[in-house]
Amino acid sequence: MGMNLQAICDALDRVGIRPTQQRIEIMKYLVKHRVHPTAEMIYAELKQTIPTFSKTTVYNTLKLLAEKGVVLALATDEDQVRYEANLTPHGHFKCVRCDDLFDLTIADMASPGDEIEGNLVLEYQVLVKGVCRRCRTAENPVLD
Amino acid sequence: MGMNLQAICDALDRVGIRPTQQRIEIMKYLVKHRVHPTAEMIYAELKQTIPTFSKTTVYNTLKLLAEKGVVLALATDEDQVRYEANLTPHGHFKCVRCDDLFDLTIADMASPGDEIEGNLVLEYQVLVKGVCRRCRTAENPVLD
DNA sequence: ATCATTGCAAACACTTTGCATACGC
DNA sequence: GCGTATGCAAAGTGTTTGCAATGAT
Repeated sequence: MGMNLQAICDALDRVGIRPTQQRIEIMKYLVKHRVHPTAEMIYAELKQTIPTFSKTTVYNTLKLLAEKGVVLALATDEDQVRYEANLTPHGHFKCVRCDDLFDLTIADMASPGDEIEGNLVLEYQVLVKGVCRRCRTAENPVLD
Repeated sequence: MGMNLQAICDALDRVGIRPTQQRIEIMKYLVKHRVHPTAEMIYAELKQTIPTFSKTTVYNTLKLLAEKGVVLALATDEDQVRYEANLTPHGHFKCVRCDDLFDLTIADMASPGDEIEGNLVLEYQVLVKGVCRRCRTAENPVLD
């Protein structure tokens, strides 16, 4: 959870990714912003602080981090890929009305290393689509 | 499961979609081929029988069917969307080695209409990524 | 000096859209 | 005949790739 700079560098080192400034910035962003950002969102933000930051680097880095298992690429029904650094098992709820995507506690999720029907589990993702609490109760006339 | 022509037309009628020839062909394909095909796969196949079949129609029709809930658009980590006509609750396993995507029986899946933490469920998808039984046991030297 | 990383621009792949033709009630 | 469905070509969007410049050890 509270991943500091040292923890980030350690996580990268562990999988053989050199902790360059760009990579660290991307990791810091993911740890700080728990909204499951897209590559574009990360790029837009980081570009502000470091003007030379390129879209390519964001895409390539996220791909690399996901391959090495340092971050998770979420399977959603959207066209853009969403990423998160929170590796503890949990599900996601996607509101079809306000488009918000947030974490969900799901019971009995399989973990990496588990077996299901003889198949080896590496990743277990739960995506629930529906109408979120806020949109339901408020009828939320502002959104849509 | 065993959805015949009549059942397909009924399903379309129920949500106000006119059962045209193209739409029926796409539905028939989905009912018959349980491999969670992509739009391109469906197009490639149907183009053979009906040469005038267009990619646009396949894309538009699948989108329409998914919106009306007649078929399911699967949330995967792939760039292509996969579709299925099997609406009974189940999960999916995606083998990272052979890329096969197959059904999985998952216990305790929420159903449309259920509530989770106050949120209304419309769709509940489980995607398990890992190494499938076949690839594990055989070490499968052919694939990769 | 060497090898990895970065970043620009161009390429790519999947999907959507604009619009004209053809079809069904 | 009129509204909808179809299909072609073009546009759009998210992501990847080729390649030169830069940076680190």
